[in-house]
Amino acid sequence: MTTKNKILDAAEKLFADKGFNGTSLREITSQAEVNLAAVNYHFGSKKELIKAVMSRYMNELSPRLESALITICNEEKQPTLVEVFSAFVEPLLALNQFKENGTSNFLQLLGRGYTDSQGFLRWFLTTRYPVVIDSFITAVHKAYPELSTEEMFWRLHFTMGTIVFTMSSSDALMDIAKNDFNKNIDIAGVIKQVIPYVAAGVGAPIR
Amino acid sequence: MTTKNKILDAAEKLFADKGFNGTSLREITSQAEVNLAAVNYHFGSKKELIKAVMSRYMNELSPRLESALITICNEEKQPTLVEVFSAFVEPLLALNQFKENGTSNFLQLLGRGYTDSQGFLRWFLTTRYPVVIDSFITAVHKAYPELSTEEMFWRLHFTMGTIVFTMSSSDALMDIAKNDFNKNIDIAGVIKQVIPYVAAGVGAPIR
DNA sequence: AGTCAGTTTAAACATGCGTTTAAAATACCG
DNA sequence: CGGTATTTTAAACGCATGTTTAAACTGACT
Repeated sequence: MTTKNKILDAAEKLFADKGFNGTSLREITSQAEVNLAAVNYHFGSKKELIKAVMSRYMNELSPRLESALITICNEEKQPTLVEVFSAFVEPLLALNQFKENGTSNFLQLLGRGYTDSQGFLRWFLTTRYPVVIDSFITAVHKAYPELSTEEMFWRLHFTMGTIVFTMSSSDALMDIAKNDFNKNIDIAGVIKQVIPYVAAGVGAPIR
Repeated sequence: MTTKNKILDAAEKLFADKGFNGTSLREITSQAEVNLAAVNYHFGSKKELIKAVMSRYMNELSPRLESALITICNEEKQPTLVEVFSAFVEPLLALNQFKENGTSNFLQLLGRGYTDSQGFLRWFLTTRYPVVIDSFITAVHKAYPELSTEEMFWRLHFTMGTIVFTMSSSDALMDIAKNDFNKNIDIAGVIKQVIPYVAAGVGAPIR
């Protein structure tokens, strides 16, 4: 286990739990049991560390997601919106084999990135992984061609909000669900719950 | 204009823009043109200031919202989900008469409160204004009785996410919409866009 | 005019932050 | 083994934060 990876692992969990702004380098390095200065030595700055944490996941996720979406785009038949959103499931859950609690951690990080840090992570992701976004939009358009570009813009952002918010507070939600309904739901369960919701939202009738 | 109100006004705008953690007391007091120590003198602490900012809006909003929802609950006919969510529109837009940009500011604050500050604001709101939440749940149940308590729980949280995320980044979204579609959309426009989305999401078929 | 509670003020305080430094330790290689 | 490059370390730096202090000011009421 290298120092660099110890830092990445500790940072990932703390960032997911408490946000980027809410986590100090001192927390990270003491959890990782490395020296404080190691972060700046290995990554240069806290901002670069954040990028490194996100990149580790994106590089794992984006090829799978990309090919799943492109497959849908190239098929003959018109997909349903549920099918489009279901394309995310396998690539997302594959992160659990890549790393323990990978799916949950990644989605929480994504949520943090959109609300912490004044949108710099949004810029980072959209400029670094544009193909994923484009093929997703194409797939949605194929499933619901009547949706205008503008309405699609809004509905996809609503969807982003649904996912991101749900995931950044998924720990709290799963706790409540356990107390109130005596059901142990995991991240895969949450994902399966949310797909019909966002598919119906995006597919809502126009006007 | 009292010192207390000058602080509340400045804090409200800054909190909405940059989050609670992202705004310092020095920014607030210099924008409000009062002394730094005035915050602690009048409010006790930053945390109490946050509560005061939120309470000013909630006390304006909650009676209207409560009565609108209770009206729906007491009507003979079964409401549609769109009608239930539309009950929020008038009370929310009324905040614009209460204060310039009131609707937008309040919704952004709400968004911040759910992601900043480790959920203490969520606790504050749910314990201080339980009637609003209860009557909302009752109204949704009346509109879609087949939805189990558990599924309702998840879908309402998804909805919360949609609203909260959209609103906390609504400035950025409205900017993009202006650039890409040459359309000047305001907060009322966003609200009207989101209602069909969340209504369809909550109303999605079960299983 | 004098008193006194309420308010405002400048200054300081303690703490925590990200980052930098320079020396010590370790690893690598001819 | 010797020397060079890499990595780790403790300490400090400069800065920003929320909060506290104690003195100065304000405006009513007797």
